Amino acid sequence: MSESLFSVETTFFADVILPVPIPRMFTYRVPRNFVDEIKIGARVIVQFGKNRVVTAVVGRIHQTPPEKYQAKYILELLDNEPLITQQQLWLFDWIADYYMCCVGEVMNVAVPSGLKVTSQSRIQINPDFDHAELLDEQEIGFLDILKNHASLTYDDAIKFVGETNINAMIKSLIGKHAIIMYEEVKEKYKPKIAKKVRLKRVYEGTEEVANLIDSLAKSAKQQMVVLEYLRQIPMHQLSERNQLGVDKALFTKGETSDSALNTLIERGVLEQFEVIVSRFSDDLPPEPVKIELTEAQQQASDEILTHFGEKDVVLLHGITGSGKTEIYIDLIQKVLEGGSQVLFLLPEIALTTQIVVRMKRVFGDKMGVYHSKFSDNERVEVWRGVLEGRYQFVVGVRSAVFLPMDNLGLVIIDEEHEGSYKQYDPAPRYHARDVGIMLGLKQGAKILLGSATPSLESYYQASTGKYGLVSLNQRYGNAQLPDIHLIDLKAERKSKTMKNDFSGTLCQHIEHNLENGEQTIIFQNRRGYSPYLNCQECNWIGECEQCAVSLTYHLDSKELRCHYCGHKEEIPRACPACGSGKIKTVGFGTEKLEDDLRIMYPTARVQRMDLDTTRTKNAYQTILGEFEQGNTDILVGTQMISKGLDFDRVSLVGIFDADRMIHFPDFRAAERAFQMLTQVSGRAGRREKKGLVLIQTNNTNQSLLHKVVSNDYMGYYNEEIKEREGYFYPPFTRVISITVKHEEQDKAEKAAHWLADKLLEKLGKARVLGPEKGMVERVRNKFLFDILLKLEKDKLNIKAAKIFLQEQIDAVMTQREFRGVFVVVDVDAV
DNA sequence: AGCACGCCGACT
DNA sequence: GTCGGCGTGCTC
Repeated sequence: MSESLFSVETTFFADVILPVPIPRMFTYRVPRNFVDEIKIGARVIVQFGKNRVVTAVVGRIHQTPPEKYQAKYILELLDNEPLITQQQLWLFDWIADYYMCCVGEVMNVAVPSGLKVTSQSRIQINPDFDHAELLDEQEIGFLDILKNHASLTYDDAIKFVGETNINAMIKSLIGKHAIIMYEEVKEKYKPKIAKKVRLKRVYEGTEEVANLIDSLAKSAKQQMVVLEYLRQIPMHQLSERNQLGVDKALFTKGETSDSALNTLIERGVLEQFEVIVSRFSDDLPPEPVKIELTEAQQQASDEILTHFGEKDVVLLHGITGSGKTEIYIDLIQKVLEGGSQVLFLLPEIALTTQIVVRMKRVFGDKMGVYHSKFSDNERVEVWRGVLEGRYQFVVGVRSAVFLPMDNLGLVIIDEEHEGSYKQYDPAPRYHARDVGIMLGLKQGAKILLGSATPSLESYYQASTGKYGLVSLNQRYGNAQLPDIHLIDLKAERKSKTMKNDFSGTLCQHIEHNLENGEQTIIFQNRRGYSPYLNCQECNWIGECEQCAVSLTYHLDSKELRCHYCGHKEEIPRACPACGSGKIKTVGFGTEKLEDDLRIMYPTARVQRMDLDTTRTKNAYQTILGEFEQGNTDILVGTQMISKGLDFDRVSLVGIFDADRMIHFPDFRAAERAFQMLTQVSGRAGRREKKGLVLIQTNNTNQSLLHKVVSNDYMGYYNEEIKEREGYFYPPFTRVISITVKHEEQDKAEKAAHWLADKLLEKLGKARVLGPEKGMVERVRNKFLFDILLKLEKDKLNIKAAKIFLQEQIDAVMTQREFRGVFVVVDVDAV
């Protein structure tokens, strides 16, 4: 800020974004020594409240002193260059506005926590203190300890004193001015350090090395280390490459010994040094791959480019296995060559699969990967990499929309229909597809949405001509679409051919597959063993204490679990209500199917993949790896298995509980069911061989199922879009879901009614649904009431409606009688 | 969201 | 009489 040179007397203020859910910025004073360096988007450290020190981001710099209060000084400036670009700040505001939350909340999820500083209280002796007579025995003892340390953390102090509660003593000491407490602030991010060794410079010549080896003749181990070193760095390149050194770890295993290496270091033959390395090892050297598109792919690609000539967004509707990835890669290459950045979004689960490996091979270290299972440090490296221009291209999950890209040429959102692009908890409840589109539009980039089963929203936009539409109806290579059959469970029950929950038809095909060494996928979108336990005598059902839902029986972990709050309890041996031992499981989840399969086919290798078996970082890959290698015959899984995996030997897919998906009480049930069934079916028979899909149902007459069977997306779409239009649901309206919570049912209900009445008054009956009891009445001991707003996009000023809604929510919360009521707003709820 | 201040019950 | 329960209100 060079103006300061001309206006030495001017005081500058910075409005900063704090990581708190308060809907405004806070004004701090810029100390004179930062005036020249401070920039919008830089991080600063400020004191917030009495004893809190937090990282904030500068949102505005100005010269207007606040009228009503004295601004505090910024304590520290962390960046000389903005860490958050202008583009991002704009996006943060847009998200806060659109999704009705605070900018601070957006910042909180956007910025990796590794870029926030942590503060820790430290205790230090007051050097000016000379009133020892004021202290009691314990305090004198503590002060003695403190004399021997520059400072202590709270935890250290507890250890030294040997008591768990030292609050009182600390307070007393502060009161007597014997000690000082202060906040120590430090960056969380730690670069990864590699320990390396290299030959001292004097040995870099050929002759010198030869002499060195000779001189080590008596100590075989040391000689071996040097010879190993020379194997890594050939003699003739020694002088150029020696300075780069070799990983020290290389010598600690195998033939060479650590101690011999250390001796050589001590003797001054080798020297040890440290370098900062990337956490992303480039074990896959980029090989410039020329992507060969098939005729169909080439045509689709051309069409996409033509559409981009006049439209910003294009929807690529490509059936499963049509080879969308190649089209993406080709397009990405073109955009990168043009010097622009590319952002590629994928749902979480798809990111763990082959597609990333494939892209990494093509793009090498130009490509960054942003994943939620990455550690903080790893995320910081990707963030910095983007900022510094090392990554022109990022493949990532929904939160990758927050990366500091400001020169986007293309945003690709693959599997755009995926519900997991929507974040629910915590706020901001954003949809990464929509944020991605906004982000792209703002930067003048083109946006490509891809899916085999586009969301109604996107397809509607395409059908009205707002988005360009490109269809790929052919499977890649010789692959054929699978045959899909419905299995009539009613008929099978009548003819007594069911084995547990498996139809006889499905069993026959599984057996056939086992005999032929082909693989089977069993899909059941419900985890656990059974959704509840039921006493045969008194009809008792195991329920969660805190939520109004039954507890799911988990065989694996031998416990009952609540899928809403995570509560766990032991499995009762006898009925807790009547003492009867006749408790049975009702319904089935993935665990039961797995268990049944093991019993029915003892020699088959059965694996299960659901949330419970993929908790750890690599579990997902391990299970898939086993399956890919052919070490698994039958894979049982939830929707996790429906994404982006293609395996050659899967010739059969069995689908359970399709009916439950279709009849879920929610206006998106049909859409979700169609997408899920189609996606899962797509796992069958990828190359050469035609696959078979068997869908078990109690009602073979359901029109949606027939659309799945005949792979009739258009038929399904036309039917569903009529429904949506008739009942004023998206894409014809925007939906805002409002949940009112309170421990007391009565209070929650009254507050919900109060709010709904206000909304009704203003918006009219057709636009306000509810309040209704939550689908689950009580979660974590709070009663829930739902209100749904349906706001037309064309006839209504949605912005104004949102402002009105916020005002009314504030009004509810500030009312005495509704004290403690909590309201959650979810814009574009899915 | 934190965090301190503040006003009522069970303990040395 | 004190510790400490969590209700309420503020944070530049």
